[in-house]
Amino acid sequence: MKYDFSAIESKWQNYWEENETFKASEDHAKKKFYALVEFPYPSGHGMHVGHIKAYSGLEVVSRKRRLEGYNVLFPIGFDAYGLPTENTAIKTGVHPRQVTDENIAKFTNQLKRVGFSFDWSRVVDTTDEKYYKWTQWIFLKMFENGLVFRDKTLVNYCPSCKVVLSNEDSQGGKCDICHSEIVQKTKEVWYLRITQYADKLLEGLEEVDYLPNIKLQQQNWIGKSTGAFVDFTVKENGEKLRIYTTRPDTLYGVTFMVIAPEHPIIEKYRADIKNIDELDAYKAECAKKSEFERTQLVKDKTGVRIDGLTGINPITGKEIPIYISDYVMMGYGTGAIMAVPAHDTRDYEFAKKFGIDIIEVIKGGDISKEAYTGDGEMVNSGELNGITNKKDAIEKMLEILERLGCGEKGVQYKMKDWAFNRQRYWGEPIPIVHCPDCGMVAVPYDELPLKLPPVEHFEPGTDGESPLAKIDSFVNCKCPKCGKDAKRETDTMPQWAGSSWYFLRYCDPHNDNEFASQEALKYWMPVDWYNGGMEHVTRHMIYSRFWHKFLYDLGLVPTSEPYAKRTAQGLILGPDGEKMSKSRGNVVDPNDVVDAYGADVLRVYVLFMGDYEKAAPWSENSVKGCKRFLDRLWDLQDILVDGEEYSDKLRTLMHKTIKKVSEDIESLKFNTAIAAMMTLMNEIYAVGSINKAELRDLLIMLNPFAPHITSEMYQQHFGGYIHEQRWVTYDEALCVDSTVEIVAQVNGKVKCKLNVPVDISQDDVVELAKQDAKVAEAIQGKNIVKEIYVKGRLVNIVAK
RNA sequence: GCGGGUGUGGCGGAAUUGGCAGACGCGAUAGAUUUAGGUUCUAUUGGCACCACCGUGCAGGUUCAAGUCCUGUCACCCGCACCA
Repeated sequence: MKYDFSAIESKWQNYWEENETFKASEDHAKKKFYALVEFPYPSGHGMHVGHIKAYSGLEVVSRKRRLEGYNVLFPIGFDAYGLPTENTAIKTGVHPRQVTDENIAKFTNQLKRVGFSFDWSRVVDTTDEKYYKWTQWIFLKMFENGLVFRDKTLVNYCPSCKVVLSNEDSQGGKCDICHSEIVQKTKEVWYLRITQYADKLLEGLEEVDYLPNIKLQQQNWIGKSTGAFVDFTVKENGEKLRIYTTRPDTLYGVTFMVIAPEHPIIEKYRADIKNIDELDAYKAECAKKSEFERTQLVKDKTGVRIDGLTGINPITGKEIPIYISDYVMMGYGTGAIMAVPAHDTRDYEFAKKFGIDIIEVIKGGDISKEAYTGDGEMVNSGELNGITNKKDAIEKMLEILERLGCGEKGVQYKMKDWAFNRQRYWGEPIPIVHCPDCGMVAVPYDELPLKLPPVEHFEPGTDGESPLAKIDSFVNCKCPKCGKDAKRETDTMPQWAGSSWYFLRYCDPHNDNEFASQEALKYWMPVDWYNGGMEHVTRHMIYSRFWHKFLYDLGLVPTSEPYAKRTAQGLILGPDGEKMSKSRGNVVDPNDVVDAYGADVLRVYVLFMGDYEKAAPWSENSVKGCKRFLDRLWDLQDILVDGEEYSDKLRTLMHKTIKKVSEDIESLKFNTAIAAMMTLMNEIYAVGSINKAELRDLLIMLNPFAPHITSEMYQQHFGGYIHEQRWVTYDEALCVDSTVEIVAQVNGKVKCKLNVPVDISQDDVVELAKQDAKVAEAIQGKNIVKEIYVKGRLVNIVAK
């Protein structure tokens, strides 16, 4: 009988749904396992197969854990705030609420058709007021604790989306959403003081089990550097001009200074600067350059000397010129640097172009040709002369600076504070009221959620203000503190907000009194294993770790880190080997695969197609191979015989396969786990029969990958439910064959293969090898220099 | 530029970490079943002048033995990017 996948798959999907088979238990006495996958953004196009791959990894682990007796929490939800939905609303006039609901329904349907074992009773939706009430609540806690502030700065502004973007959302000078050119604009925006947690975020990495490259990316993102702040004096007015450097040891080699074009000292001493027109012109030119141009055109250094301000090196007392140049950024350090052309490539280029002195202070390079950035003996450096070690030189200089009172040790981070607002409708309203007397006042906790009001038009205002600004009934309110007329903040939170704590809500998703009960958090946290895309390992993960650590400091969560372990899956590329995208037209819809081959085939294929952590192109033909595999599994019923124990012919292979599959699942090597089961099946067909004991265990091994077909076959032949069974075990001793095939080599060249008992001695096996005609021929007339025997592998006879 | 990673058949990819390179799957070839196509089954499938020899991006080296270790080099991918 042919396997009717569509009937059987829907039978089991209905069964699981009706019986809530995968609902996590609230029995906190059981050992728990919390598996987390990144919840999707429900876009209008539905899911593509990449989502399926992303969830299938921990899906397999979760199903295995349940069979191992764990109480598993494997939840799913929707990160539903965001621009695409809002843009759809603008285009079609349909309210984002409705668009979101439709998209969530579509995604839910797709997920259920694949048979994922999510706990559907815990679905969260970040746009649900019962959810965002707590997003706002956490924001207010941060506000209360001084982690929220407003500041006027240059921001990245997308003229097309009419929205301010964070640096992260505007990489390469292009808007992440619509890909238009970003322009710089001055705006007052909201910030979260994430930099206050920079060290904690860095230190926390030591206690978690993330893939090494994920840790590294987070470290680079935080970008901690240690160095020194040094005060240079401006000769003309005595002003202290503070710089940051990681190389205080090179202070004697400073021959000029450079400040960012936006540096405030220029405005302050405008009147004293003789070439102010020239500086203004340069500044205007820089402002015109996009971030992209400014960072891409690295080669050519530009700048203008400030005529009227002269620096004094605090160590040497020497007078040095000060330049403005856009290779110094206002946003990092102090916006001013000391330039040491002999030992910094950028300063070197600048000095060459402007004909500035280059003084060697570290021996080892040829500074007439290029900057020398290596180590060496200090020269021309007063007290530092003779020191050969960079670390010692820095120590010594720090000592001197402190003695002179003109500098101190300093730390800098690349990470900036988190611009935390969007001038948009479809986001969590920021629960703050602006009172003319009291300033910024928090909306009282008992008024949360501050609901997103209904609007007619979703377009942003012409100056980029949120559509909420047009709703008088929302904007006009009373100050919660003094009761006078006040105005509500009309910006909303960025999309990252809702995803910064969703893993906590899953622990207790229907709680109306707290974001989650302490009891539930204590039991479920931390997430034991978090899997998702590489693209989220910096922004999303760092933001959510920050929120979590903040809540930890308030004593509201039980662990300092939210995720004990983090892995990442590779992309699925289109059949053409290119990244899947709607514009390329190479997107594969999981529904099509389920219709044509079944959910089990889709699940097996996405895990079999290659290394789980690497990108691999979709191949329709290979899908068929997986279909064949499952059809052959079904056909095993035709050669099924009775048997309570493994048969002699399959015993070792059964044990080996169980071992392989058990281990491979834990290290995300699903492709080789499936290959091992395919090998087993090939052997079963070669043997010609399978007994019930063997079938039973094969079904259990394969169940996490292909739950529908294995549930059905289990029920038919053994009665009852496979998900109520226990994971299969193996005996290490039985994984070894009693005889093994080993290779006999002469001088490293394979001559023949021998079947020998596993525990044969070296002498015996060498003797056996020598009896072989080819081996004998190869060693004839030669001296045997060495005989090597690697147990169970090979014999190598070295003859000369 | 800096950091990380990857290079293995026609394709996706394996290789107990130094021990038979190419597991498993796709594709291909031949045959069987079929009116035909599809499905299924059987056999073969790294190259070649086929008992030999050559083969893991390229060039060297260490070793009885190298995809794996060392030195140099090239290509591609992903982060970060004038971070002082």
